[in-house]
Amino acid sequence: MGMHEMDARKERILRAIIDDYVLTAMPVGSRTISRKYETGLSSATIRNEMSDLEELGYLAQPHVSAGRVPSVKAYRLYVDELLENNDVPQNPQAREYFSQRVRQMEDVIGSAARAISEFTRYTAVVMMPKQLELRVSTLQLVPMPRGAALLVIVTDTGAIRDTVIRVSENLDGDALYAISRTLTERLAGRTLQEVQEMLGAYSRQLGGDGRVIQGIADLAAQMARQSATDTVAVGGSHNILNYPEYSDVEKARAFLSVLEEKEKLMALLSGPDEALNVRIGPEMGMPEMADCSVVTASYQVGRGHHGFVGVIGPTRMPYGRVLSALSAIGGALTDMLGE
Amino acid sequence: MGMHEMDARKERILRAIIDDYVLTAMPVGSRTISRKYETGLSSATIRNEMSDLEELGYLAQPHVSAGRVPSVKAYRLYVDELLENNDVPQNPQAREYFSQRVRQMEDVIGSAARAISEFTRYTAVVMMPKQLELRVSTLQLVPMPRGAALLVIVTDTGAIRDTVIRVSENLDGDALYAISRTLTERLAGRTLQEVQEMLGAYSRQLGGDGRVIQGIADLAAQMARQSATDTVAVGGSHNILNYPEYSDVEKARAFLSVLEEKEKLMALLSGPDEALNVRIGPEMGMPEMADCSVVTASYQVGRGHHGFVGVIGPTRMPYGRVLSALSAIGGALTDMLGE
DNA sequence: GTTAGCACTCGACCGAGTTGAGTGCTAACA
DNA sequence: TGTTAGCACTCAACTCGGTCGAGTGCTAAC
Repeated sequence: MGMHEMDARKERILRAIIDDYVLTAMPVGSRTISRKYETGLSSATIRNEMSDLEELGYLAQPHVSAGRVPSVKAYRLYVDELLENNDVPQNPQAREYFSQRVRQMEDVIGSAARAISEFTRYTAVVMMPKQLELRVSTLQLVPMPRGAALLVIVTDTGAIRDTVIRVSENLDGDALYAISRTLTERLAGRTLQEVQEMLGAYSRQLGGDGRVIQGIADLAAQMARQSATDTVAVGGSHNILNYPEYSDVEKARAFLSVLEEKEKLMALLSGPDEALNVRIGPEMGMPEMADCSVVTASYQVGRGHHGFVGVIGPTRMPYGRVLSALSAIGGALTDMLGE
Repeated sequence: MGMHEMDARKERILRAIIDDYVLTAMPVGSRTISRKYETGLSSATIRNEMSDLEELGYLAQPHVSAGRVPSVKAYRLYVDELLENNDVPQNPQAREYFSQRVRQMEDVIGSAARAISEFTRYTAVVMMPKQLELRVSTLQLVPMPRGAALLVIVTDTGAIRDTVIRVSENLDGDALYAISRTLTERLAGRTLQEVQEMLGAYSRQLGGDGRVIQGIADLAAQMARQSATDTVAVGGSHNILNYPEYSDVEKARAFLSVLEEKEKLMALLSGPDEALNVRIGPEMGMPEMADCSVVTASYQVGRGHHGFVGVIGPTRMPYGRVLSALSAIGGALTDMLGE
């Protein structure tokens, strides 16, 4: 048979090598394949095939007398097959696990990241796309003990933000509600930026209680700022220590410091709006991440905007399982946040 | 001079050794002390003194031809002096940094942990004591787009918890407020447990909209559960990787896994209600933490209950700075949460 | 086309030798 | 009596040569 193209047997062997490497993180030798995986072939035959596979660029040898290690091209083949055949299995477990742990909007990305990392045991990253023109839907003051009130702003997209502010002790629940109504009437439908601008005017109408106005202005400003920039959340960053490729502390630290740079993180996550996407090692063009892979799923958040949710781990990764988990979670997020 | 008791010079030398070791994490030799610190003494003299200090139990040698390393007893002396002389400096910076990043109650402990770890570059732990008998103060529904509402529960202690629930599309803001009023009227002053129990009765009165009741019950249950157990939050756990004593990945992982066991964490933090407290290595009686220190500050949360906020790092730690940061933050927490 | 056999390669491991930082001790000095 | 210079000694860290074994490539037989 031709030795310069893939046949079924080569593919079977390659898959076995990938599986074994994913499991053990050690270069895989021909003997291992011939024994542990029921190929019915001797190690010598495997050796020949492996040699071919190496020539084809699917395998690499760390050094001449070591076993073989899958190359980026090999992972790519493997993953593409998963994706093309729609082989990514459903994962109701992941979805269930996730749904129980997540709340609304911005909080969502934090808890999503945590949930995913706990579930997959990898590092998880979730991105929320920026939303310009977020409009206020409701503005409400909830009474709290001792002259405090909780100011809650809800936007038309369902984003919630709150903060505790001081108010006059003699404002009771009804008074606060009256203020809330007035505020909502005048401010609903405005963008956060507009709200900020308008507050000067109200300040006079409502009399001395400038603290409320100030609180709203601050909160609106904060929301506007946050929603106008893409935000990311990271979960389970130290899961990376579970993988022997990072038993070198220096590598681990390099990895962790990338996670702290929002911009790089964004770059890792964003990409074409495909439901699922896998970037393997050097494909990312980021030297510190050369032996990592990033698996992402996109989710829809109203008006055609989309965010990404992803997992970062060693190139050696059980892509099937990770893809299915992310696919489930992407779906859940779309349900929760989509229009 | 006596060689079996501390004199001023010995103390000066010991302090220099501790300082140097805190800085470099390397055993300190006599030459280093005589050169880097202006003692006006030759290395030989320092050597004699060090020998005495070793006999007194303040220093140890990892092996015979290495320099000296401060013992637990040395750190203890150092720290006790700091504490007794009230030498812990004010730290308005820490307080400022902190105040800007923290919100209310339960959220507080998470963001507090994060803020402290960012500020000190160590791992931070914050504990919130359990509060039985938390009473409802306000219960409010804030309208959200598309048949949703934000249910907010505020307790008498100022704890806030919210969740998004579904409601009939035809309930507007006023209707929701009316419901909120009724609910608050009937439930205010009750404990969370009572609220749970009473909800069956209300379910009938309010007609078909069982989802609201269910939402309240769920949230009250969750709050009750959370507030009835001590809770802890950890921040900056991976800061530990910045310190060479943990460049062994196994040690690092052991450390990190302790952080994930709430019970052990509690044990580390809790202790006598002193404003400031330092436990050094073996003093904690936890082998995995043998070469860590824990510095804690307590804070008051209404009715004489107190919580703890702390930092975990290598025994080699700039105790002065850490103590002052924690002292400031403990004060801030007391201000925020105290009666 | 498959397999057994064999020579070869090279990292991992082990032990011996070397280096250098740092000590303890002793004897001289102020 | 306290301080210092000098010197012998110790021991971790490093280097170097040798051995071991996993794994390969090639060849020849099936």
